[in-house]
This record gives sequence, C-alpha cells and structure tokens, in this order.
Amino acid sequence: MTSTELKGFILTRHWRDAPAGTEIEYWLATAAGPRKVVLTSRTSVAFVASRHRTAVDAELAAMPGMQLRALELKTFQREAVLGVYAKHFRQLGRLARALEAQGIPLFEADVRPHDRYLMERFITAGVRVEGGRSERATIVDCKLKPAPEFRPALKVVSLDIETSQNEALYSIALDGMPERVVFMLGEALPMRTSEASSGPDEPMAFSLIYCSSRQVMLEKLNDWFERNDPDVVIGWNVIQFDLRVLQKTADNCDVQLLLGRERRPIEWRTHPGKQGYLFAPTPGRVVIDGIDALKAAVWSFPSFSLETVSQALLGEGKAIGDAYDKMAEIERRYQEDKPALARYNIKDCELVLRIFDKAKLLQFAMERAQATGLQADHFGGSIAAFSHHYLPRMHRLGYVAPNVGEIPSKAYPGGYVMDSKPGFYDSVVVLDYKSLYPSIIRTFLVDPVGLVEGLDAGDPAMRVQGPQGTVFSRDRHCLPEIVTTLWRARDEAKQAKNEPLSQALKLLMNSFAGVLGAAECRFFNPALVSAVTLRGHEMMKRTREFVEKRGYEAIYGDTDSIFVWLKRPHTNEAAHAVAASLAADINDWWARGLRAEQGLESFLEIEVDTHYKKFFMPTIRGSEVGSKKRYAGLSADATGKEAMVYRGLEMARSDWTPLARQFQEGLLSRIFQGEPYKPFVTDYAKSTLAGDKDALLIYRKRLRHRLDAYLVNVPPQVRAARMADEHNGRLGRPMQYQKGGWIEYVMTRNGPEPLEIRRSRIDYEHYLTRQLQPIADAILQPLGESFMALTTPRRGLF
DNA sequence: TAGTTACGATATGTCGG
DNA sequence: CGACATATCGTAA
Repeated sequence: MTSTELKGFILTRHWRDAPAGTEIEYWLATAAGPRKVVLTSRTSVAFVASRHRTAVDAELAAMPGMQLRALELKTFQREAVLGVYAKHFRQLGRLARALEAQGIPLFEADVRPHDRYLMERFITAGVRVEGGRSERATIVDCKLKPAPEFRPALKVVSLDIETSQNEALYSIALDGMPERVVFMLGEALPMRTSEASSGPDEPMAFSLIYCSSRQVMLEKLNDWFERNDPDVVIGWNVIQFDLRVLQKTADNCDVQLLLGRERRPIEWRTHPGKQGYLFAPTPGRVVIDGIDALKAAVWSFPSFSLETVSQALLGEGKAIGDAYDKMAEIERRYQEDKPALARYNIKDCELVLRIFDKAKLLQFAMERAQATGLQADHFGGSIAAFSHHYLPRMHRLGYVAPNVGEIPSKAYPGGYVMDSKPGFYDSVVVLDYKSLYPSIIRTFLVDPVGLVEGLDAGDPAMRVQGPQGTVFSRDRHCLPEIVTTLWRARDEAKQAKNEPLSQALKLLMNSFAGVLGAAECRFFNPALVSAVTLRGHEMMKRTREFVEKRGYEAIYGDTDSIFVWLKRPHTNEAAHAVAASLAADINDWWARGLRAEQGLESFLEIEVDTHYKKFFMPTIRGSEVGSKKRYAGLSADATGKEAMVYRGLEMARSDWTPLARQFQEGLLSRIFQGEPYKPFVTDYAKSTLAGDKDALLIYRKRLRHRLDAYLVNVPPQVRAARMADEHNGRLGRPMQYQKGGWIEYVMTRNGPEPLEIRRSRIDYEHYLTRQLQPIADAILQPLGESFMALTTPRRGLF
C-alpha cells in the first residue's frame, strides 16, 4: 500500500466503458519492469453553450448517469457553457450526435479519456506514480504526475518474416533479445555431405526451430512473446507486411495471434484517410516501423528499402538481385536449404536493429513522445500534439475548444519567395531566420485565444495589431508560452548534445503554424495562420531593405532566408565576418524597433547559414526570368570546409536519370573550380552516344496512384509499369505495380520499357535532347555558350 | 491515429491551322 | 505543326 516512488514511461494507453464508469489503462515501462496502471470509475466531460440547456435536458432525460453543471468557461464565441459529465465516455459521443442533428455543438466530446487525463495534468510520456493499490504488476487508482526526465531502458525485439510470393508464411525471425530464434515451417532436411563440407562453417548464434504447421509456428510465437515480454517491436514495414501477414495466417489456420501483454490480441484499426493503411495497437507494447520512424525524423534516402537504407547508414546490405530474384531465392532456400533461409531471415532483423541504433530511432521516438504527448509509435499527429499542449492551457484561461469545421476552409498565403536575379556569382552569403514561424508566434503573440480576446480588450494598450486587421491580446494567450517552453527545452537539449530531443522539439514547434492552417484542426483559422505568414512576408521585405541600404544586393530569398551578394569576391573569413555582422545588426534592429514602436520583445533571430564562394542561379527554362527554388553553389563553412550544394536542380531530383545528374554535377563543379568545362560537355555527349554510359540511363519514378487510376493521360512511367505487369501476368508471377509503387525504365526507340523487359534499342536522341541539353543550356547560356555548339562538329574544322 | 503553400520541369492530350 | 492547358512528379521551405 505504501509505495516507494515509482517512475514510468507510458508505452500504450487505452480506455473502456465498464459498468462502474470509464476505465483508463496505461502500460508503463519502469526500472522494475512493465506495470499496468488502471484508473477506474472516471467521469468524462464535454461542454455545451448554456443557452441550449433546455434542448440538452431533453436529450439527457433518455440518458441516465449524466449531469450538467454551470462552469466559469466560455466558447470562442464568448458564450457561457455548461459542463456535461458522463459516467460512460460513449454517452458523450451519442449526445454529440443527437445534438448535432439539432444544430447544437457539443464541445470536446471527441477528446478520449486517456488523452484527457494526461493533457490536463501536463503529462506527455514520463510519469511518477503516486498512491494506488498494487497487485503484482498492476497498480489501480493511483495518481500520475509528470516526470519529464524519466527514460527507462526498453526491451526491443526486431521481427521479420519470410513468405512465398503469395504471402504464404515460411519463417519468423526474432532478434534483439537473449532468446534469438527463427521459427521455420517444415522439418530439417538430412544434410548432404557436399553441402556440409562446402557450406560456411559459421556457428548459428540463434536457435532454428522447425515447426510442423503454421499453427505451431504461431503458438510458439505467442509463447515467445509472453516469455521474453518485449516493450517494443520493431521491423521494416512491420505493420503493413509482417504483422498483417501473421494476423492473416492466424485467422486462416484458426489460431489466435496474441502478441500483446497478458496475451492480448492486436486491436487492428484502419487509417481514416490513407486507403489500406493499417494501425496495430498492441496492449502494452509499442510497435515502431523503421520506415515511418526515419521519415518522421526527416531522414531522406533514394529509396526506403531495407537494402538502400542499410547501404546508406551502415555501408552494408545483403542484396540478392532485384525483387524477382529475391523471391526466387527465398523459394529455393525454403525448398532446398532452410538453414540458409533462416540466416537470411534473421539477418534482416539484425540490420533493422543496427539501423535503429545508428539513427537513434528509439531515442527519437521516446523524445518525440515526451515532446508531443503522443504515444511513441504515433508518427505524424501534429494536430493531436497541438491539442495536447493547447487544451489544458486554454481551459485555464477560461475557454473551451472549438469544434472542427466551425470556420469554413479558405486559401491563405504561405511563405514569401523573392524574385531571383539569375547568373553566376562570387561570394553570396545566406542568412536565415531561425525557426521563423515559432519566433513570429512568440514575438507578435499570435494565438487562437489571443485573437478572441483581442476583439474586446478594452484597453488599446493591451492589444497588438496584426496583419489584415487582426488584433491580439497582449497578456491573454497560450501559444507564445508553449513555444517559449519548447524553445528553451531545445536550447538545453542542444547544450546536452541530445540530438533526438532537439530534433523532436524543432519539428513540434515548426508544426504549430502549419496546423493552424489545417482545416481538420479545431483551431484552424485562415486569419490566424495568415497573421504568421504575412508577418513573414513583411519581415523578408524589410530585411531586404536593410541589406540593400548597407550596399549589398539581395539576389534571392525563400520564406525565411535571404541570399546576399557581396558584390565582389571576398575571402571566406571576410565573407563570414560580413555575414555575422549583418546578422547581428539585423537582430539588434528588430529588437530596438519592436520595443520602441510596439513595446514587443523580439525573439526574431537571423543567423548566418552559408557562404557560397561560387553561386549559380538559373533562369526559368526558355525565359530570361530568374528561377525560384532552384540553385547551386560551392559553400565554405567558417572553418573553410567546402561542399557542393544543389537545391531543386536536377541533381537534387530522384526522377532524373543518373546520366543527367552526373552531367550537371560534372559541369557545375568544373565551372565553380575554374576548370575547363567545354571538353567535358563534348566528351560526355560523345560517350553517351557511343553507349559508354548505358548503365546511367535508368529512370526511377513513383507511381503515386493505382495503375488503373491513370485515366486522363498515360505518362511514361505508367506505360512502363503496365508493360511490366503484363509481362508478370504472362509469367504467372504476382503483379508488382497495380497499387502503385516504384518503377524503373529506360527510354527506347519504341518508347519507355521497364527493366523487366528491355528489348528495343536505346533512344540516345532522347537522352541527349531531354536529359543533357536542358541541363547544359541552363548553365551554358549565361556564359555565352550552348550545348548545340559544343556537340555539333563544325564544318571545315577538320 | 488528417501540418502547410510555392514552384518548376516534362510529357501528354486537345485544338486550330 | 505549334500553342496551350493540364496531369504528374518531386522539391524548397
């Protein structure tokens, strides 16, 4: 009964309506192992405008166990509200629907009990457990308090399966915990002498367990999970493939798949928007997919296949050819060499573990959960994270949250993109505003409640004028404080070299302006988000004036950055010094100006981003007008370290061929380094035509839609994919592209042909005029040259 | 278990000559 | 045939 202090990290959360009232369940990871926290008989609350009391009373007559109470709260329309208290959370949903039919909004009826409990106590992930009754690993009716710093060591298992091409389960591998194992369908083959002597003699560091049926495999899997009891399950596409196939297999052979704690099943959900995308809530365990986690942490790779990512991060893979070779090889090993299939299977588990380690994905997921208030395996969720932070603070200012859809959707401006001045330059420095939108929110007090309060702040001195006639309260707001807290936490994380936390906080802050512009967010308001973006426009224009008054020229800028041409070549040190002093002066100028003119404290902070010793800004193709979002440069950091930078150009785009990208890189680097470039152009074209670069001709494009959804026109990648799948059909192989995906093809004299069937001759003319010439001319024309002139042998020359 | 707008390039398909 | 609109992809921030 007397509890020593227990701290935990929330792994999963759940609610259910029990006879005595709503129950909330949290699974925690603690230093002493997993604990289940159950909070019983919880009352749920929603809000309704007091003027609808009669209508609400009429509805409640048929709903026992609900109560109304007048509260000191109001809506965004500044109407007084009643609290509606329900013994069962589901009653609130029913009431909301009944009232909606009468045009009466019920506010916050969609905030789920387990989230509500946490947010109102400022808990995100780390908790301290106080009081309650303990029985073994379960704690009932305790209190949870925030313990933001608590991070337990989590037990992680990496799971991977192998199947036939039709998803018939062959084997299951589990790695990362002491009991490393592969469950294999079938029985050990008697080993032939030749195999035993020629095969690799390595000892298997895992147990290979043969199972006589899939039913047995799944039962052994269930037992393994119960015995080893991991906190976290990781894998590669693990929910959409491995767990889905395991569940399907279990359903087909009439056995239960029980991977949750207490041998509970996965509670499958489908994504409301993304067709066919599954969620796999698993009681007590967090399921983290490596691909989703990398994307959430804004890693970028040419492809997110396990092979590509392990090559990029670990310098190692285990490729056995293309997808078709891979399937054939798995089939062969299953038939002829099961130990080899097992090794292959567990090797994937190991790669995933090492990728998680290398990219610190588990730390990122935990820090993100702590920062956002979302469950650790819930990626995306910007809107939910905003609500988690905003709702409790808003309640304390006396407001209830609006419902989604109160404000009609409307277009609003985004970032300001300056017209560029095209050409080649020496010494261009880039200054950029650090976390621009969060800094605007902090400085100009942009806030949903602030906008409501600004309407009738009696004292004009308590208002801040925003763009388009908006007015914000100077002292009643939430978002600026939330941003300030996160900003400080991020500075601390940086100091402590906690990169995952710093990254998580940055992403969270940057999502705040975005969600105010998302119609699915309850705080959506075009006026509010415009107040942020238009401030940004104004800042960019004023920054430009400042820079030009100093005698420099702004040649480009995008949203939060300004490209300043120093007008003559500077040494790297000199350029960095000029940039640093410009940045300091701009920051000082904002601070003094905002204080003097509006009495605001400036959190605007411009900083030196890059010095480009050499810089190239192209024109729009076939025009003299400077391009936007496309440029290249040779950067040098403060220590003098140089790097080529490409933004938006073909070099930065995965849908251009390697031929084109290598050409652009070769040409620009020669020009930037002051090396001869004309022979390069001539030779490159010549060797392309000679077939020396045939390995570089492959286009790789995504099919973003189902193959049968391309109706209006048929782009090359779709033509290639249709050919490939017809081919697969003829061979009796499964179709690869029907639901979209990635396709690789080359351009032949008979049009695009997928890699699966390359029979026609290469269309070199296409590669010359469509891949090399546009790139060459964009670069050469400012230099008074052209691709044609350099690649057409002139008459009379020889 | 839904953050955003701004921008550019190519290929396709239609229309009028 | 070229002018033009639009579909599609991928990217910057």
